[in-house]
Amino acid sequence: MDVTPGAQLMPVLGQLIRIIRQTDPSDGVSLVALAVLRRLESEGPGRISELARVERASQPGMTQLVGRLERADLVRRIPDPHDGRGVLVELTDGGREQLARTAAGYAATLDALLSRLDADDRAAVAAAIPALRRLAAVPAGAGGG
Amino acid sequence: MDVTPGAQLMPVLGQLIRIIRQTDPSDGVSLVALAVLRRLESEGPGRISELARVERASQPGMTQLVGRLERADLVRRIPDPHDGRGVLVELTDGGREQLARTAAGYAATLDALLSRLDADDRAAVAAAIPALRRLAAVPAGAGGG
DNA sequence: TATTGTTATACTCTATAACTATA
DNA sequence: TATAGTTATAGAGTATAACAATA
Repeated sequence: MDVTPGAQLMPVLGQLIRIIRQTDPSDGVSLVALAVLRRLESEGPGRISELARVERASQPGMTQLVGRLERADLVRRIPDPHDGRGVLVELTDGGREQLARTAAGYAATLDALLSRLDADDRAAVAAAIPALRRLAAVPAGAGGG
Repeated sequence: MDVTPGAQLMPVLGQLIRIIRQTDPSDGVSLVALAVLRRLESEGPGRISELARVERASQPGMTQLVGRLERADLVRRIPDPHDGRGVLVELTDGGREQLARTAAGYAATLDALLSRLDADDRAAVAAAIPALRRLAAVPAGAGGG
C-alpha cells in the first residue's frame, strides 16, 4: 500500500473544512444548508427527494434541514402542481441575500488563506479547481474503475 | 465582487467532504477523530489542550472526543509526568489499526473518484496537493494579507 | 492568578424506523 | 405496491459556562 493521491488529499480536505467551519459560525448556515441554498438559486425550486439525493443526505434529513431553513425564512415550501405527494422548495428573497452573504464570508476565509501561499502554490491551486469541481461532481454511487 | 478562487473552491470542498463522510460511516471514526488519531501516530502522545488547538476544536470538545476514543479503546489517557494538571493522550494498538483501516477506506473513496477523471485532471489535482497541504497548514488565527 | 482539564447543559446535524398521503 | 414526505427517536459532534485541581 503506497501513498495514493487520495490518501494525501483526504486529511487536507478535513483540515480545510474545519478551518472554514470555524471561521464564520455566526451566520448559522451550515455547509449543507449553504449547498442547498446555492442549488435552489442556480436550478430553481426543487423537490425534497431530489435535494436529498444531490446533496447526499437522507430524505428525513433533508426534510429537517428544509424545516430549519423555512423557520429562518430562507426558503418556502410550495405544493408540486404535478404531484400531490411532492413539495417544491423555493428560495426566498431573504434566502438569496443570506446565501450571498454566507458564501462571501466562506470565500473570504479561503481567499485569506490562499493569500498566505506563494505565487506558485496559488497558481497550482487555481489550476486544479476545474478538476476538483469535476471530482466533486462524480455522481453518487460511482465506484472506482 | 468577482469570482475569487476561494469562492470557487468552497462548494467543492463541502461536496467532497460530504462524499467522503457518506462512503464509510461504518467505522464510526469521524474526520476529526481520524485527524486526532493520525496526529497521535505521527507526533506521539499529546496534551488535550494541544490537540484542541491544532485540530481547531474547543478544549471541552476535545475532552469529549478523547473520551469517545478512549471508550472505543483507540486511545488511552496517561498522566503528564511534567505537569500534574495535564494529561497525555496516547494511541493504543487498536487505535493504530483502526487508523490504518479508516484512513485506507477514506483514501480508497477519493482514489475511486479520482479514477473517473481524465489524465489531465488527475495531474492537475496531484500537482496541487502540496499547495493544498500548505493551505491547510496555515496557522489558526492567520488573517488575510 | 493563570492554566489544564472536566462536567453540565444545550443545540445542530444526521440517521433509521414507523407513519401518512398520493400515485 | 411504490413513491414523497413527515414524525419520532436516538446519537454524534460541538459549543459555552461553571467548576476542580495544579502551577
